[in-house]
Amino acid sequence: MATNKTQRVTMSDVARRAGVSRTTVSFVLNDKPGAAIPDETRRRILEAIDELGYRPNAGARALAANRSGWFGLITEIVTGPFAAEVITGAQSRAWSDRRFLLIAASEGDPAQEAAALDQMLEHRVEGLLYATTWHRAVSLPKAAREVPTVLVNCYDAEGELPCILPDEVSGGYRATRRLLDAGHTRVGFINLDPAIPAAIGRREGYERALREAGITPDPSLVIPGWATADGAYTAACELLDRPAADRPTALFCGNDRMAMGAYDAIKERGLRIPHDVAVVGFDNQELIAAYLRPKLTTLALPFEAMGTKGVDMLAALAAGQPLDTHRVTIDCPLLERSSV
Amino acid sequence: MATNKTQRVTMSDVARRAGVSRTTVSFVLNDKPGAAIPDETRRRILEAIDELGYRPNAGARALAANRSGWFGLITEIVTGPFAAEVITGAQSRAWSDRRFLLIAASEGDPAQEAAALDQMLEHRVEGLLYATTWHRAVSLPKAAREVPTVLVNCYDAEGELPCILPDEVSGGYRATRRLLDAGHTRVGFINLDPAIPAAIGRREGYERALREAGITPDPSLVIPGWATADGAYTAACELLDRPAADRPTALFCGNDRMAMGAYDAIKERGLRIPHDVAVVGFDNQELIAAYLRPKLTTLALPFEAMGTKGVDMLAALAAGQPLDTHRVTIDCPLLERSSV
DNA sequence: GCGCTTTAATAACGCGCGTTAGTTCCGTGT
DNA sequence: ACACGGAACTAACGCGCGTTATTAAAGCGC
Repeated sequence: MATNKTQRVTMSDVARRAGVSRTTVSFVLNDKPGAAIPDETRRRILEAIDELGYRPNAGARALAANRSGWFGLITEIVTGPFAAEVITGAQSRAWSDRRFLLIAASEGDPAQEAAALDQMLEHRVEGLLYATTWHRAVSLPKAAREVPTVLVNCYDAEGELPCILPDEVSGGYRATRRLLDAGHTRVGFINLDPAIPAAIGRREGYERALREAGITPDPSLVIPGWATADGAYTAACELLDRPAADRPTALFCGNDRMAMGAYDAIKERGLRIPHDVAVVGFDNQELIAAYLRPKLTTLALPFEAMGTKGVDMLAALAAGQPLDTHRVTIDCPLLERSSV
Repeated sequence: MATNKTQRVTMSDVARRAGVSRTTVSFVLNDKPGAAIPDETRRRILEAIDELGYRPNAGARALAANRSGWFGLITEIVTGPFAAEVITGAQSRAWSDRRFLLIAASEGDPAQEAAALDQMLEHRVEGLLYATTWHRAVSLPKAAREVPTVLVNCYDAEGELPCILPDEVSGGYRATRRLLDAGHTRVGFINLDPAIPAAIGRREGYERALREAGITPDPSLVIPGWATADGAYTAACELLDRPAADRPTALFCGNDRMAMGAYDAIKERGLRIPHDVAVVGFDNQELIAAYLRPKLTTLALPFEAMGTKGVDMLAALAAGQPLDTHRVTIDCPLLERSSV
């Protein structure tokens, strides 16, 4: 292929070949409303495009139209299932709209984050998606205000930016409800760090489900497992070693890794899952949930949907439309496996 | 922020503010060699840039300089640990070079793949990275020939395109060697589908290690596990049920999931890992390898390094430099855990 | 004072395209 | 015959920038 560094085909080439002006070519390419182009002319132009293998230059186009077509997506890490799902959702939604995603990872480093943001602004992104690995408050560099921004899985303390969050409350409710429906009345809850939004929301849902079922929540059944398998193991031991009449017959765990710890504690005591103790996890970490014995019933964080919705909102904002909801929550679906 | 749709700051604004011409500003921005700019002038310009909050327009820049700065990366799926690692590697290498990655997923659909490629060419990518989930032959759409292309984890049947592949042979060698070094002499090998490059290469390494140790490879110790845990379980049973004097004391498995199957077969027979039977996996699927009991010693596929190297090669190609090696192989490092 | 080189800066063109304001041509009505 | 309105097209400008050719000023030896 000697066509490497030679000049590429441009719109003028197409125009010349089709015997029309460049303007006309542009009109058919964007099928400009109000432009009357006879079929014959249109055909000739399309033919020329095909013969020459012409491809519009997206950059030049963006410059002339003052519309870059880019959205930026900043995540903390690219690796890891969470970010990947957000990317997948955002990506597919964006491409279907002929928009493109400029993806960057901050790796938790403010300097990298700032650099990424700079690059995005230089590329004139029309909107910015900012996603975190876990649900929490963030504060963005000032530069982010230059462009419509939507937060994914996080929110800003000032509450100025629109955000998309998992519905922790309904997640906690759904998990607990599932266990209640299975006949359990003493449901232990091994929670995450009680100070974080996920822990607070899920506990709220947990208690609501209990009350709805006519059960008064027993605070001593709620123990933080501090997000680790070991921590959850300890917490589970504490719950399972209560007097038999008082012992929970079901455990709702803050995440799947914690459920692993709970599994250990349960099995150690010769109890069976789900017969003696039922377990529900959170996060749906495929490689854990699907390989534990028995397979773990758990709630999925809707990362892909959050990515999709994020681009939705950005598209609206970029088009100058107002947002109907400033703070969107998305349900966490329950994935039934065999631990309940 | 009323600055939303108002005109952005341009280079001319900076020039006016600094009392110089636009050209001069451009010169200091790109610190053009050969341009003599007194410190005082430079300072005034930088000051103006700062005061106005000027950001160069990457698109316009690309148009004028005829250098888009983009590389394209096409993967099969964005989700999944493999793609994520390639992206991480490629991304960090690219950004450090002030280049950017336009990422797309084909989802295994040729139509999506073609569409992605089209978009990338319209964005005038200066190079293309094409990565697959598993090591195999591919054939790219013709359009890919319009731009320097490097294959990652795959190769084209015609052998025309440069490619980066995991060194399966040395991987197989290293795994086997590790087991031999631990004193084992009968090493079973539960291989992948024997027709694929990974299986072929690893077997070659496996046999070389044996021969080097003065052991004649016994073909009956090599059984395909067909890449599934169940298949590997069956294969392991077959190997472990041989007469004691003939039974392998070590198993090398084609991937970590297969190692899981092997674990089951071993434990079922009351044998202990690694005391009675040692196991080595492949792929280093964190969530499997790190959570099996005992933790699995395994080889990692060097996806991140492959991504990095890919951008390296593209950068060279885009700069018009010839490649020293058309076909690069990268070692698979051994991760020692507790199963040997 | 005069030519000459170096330093400091600029005017002007082009990258590939979208778009506005025209222009030309043709058919119709009177 | 003429004006007229629409259909079919085009010339020309500008998007924000890199770059080349050119100019103006300053320094220097004589």
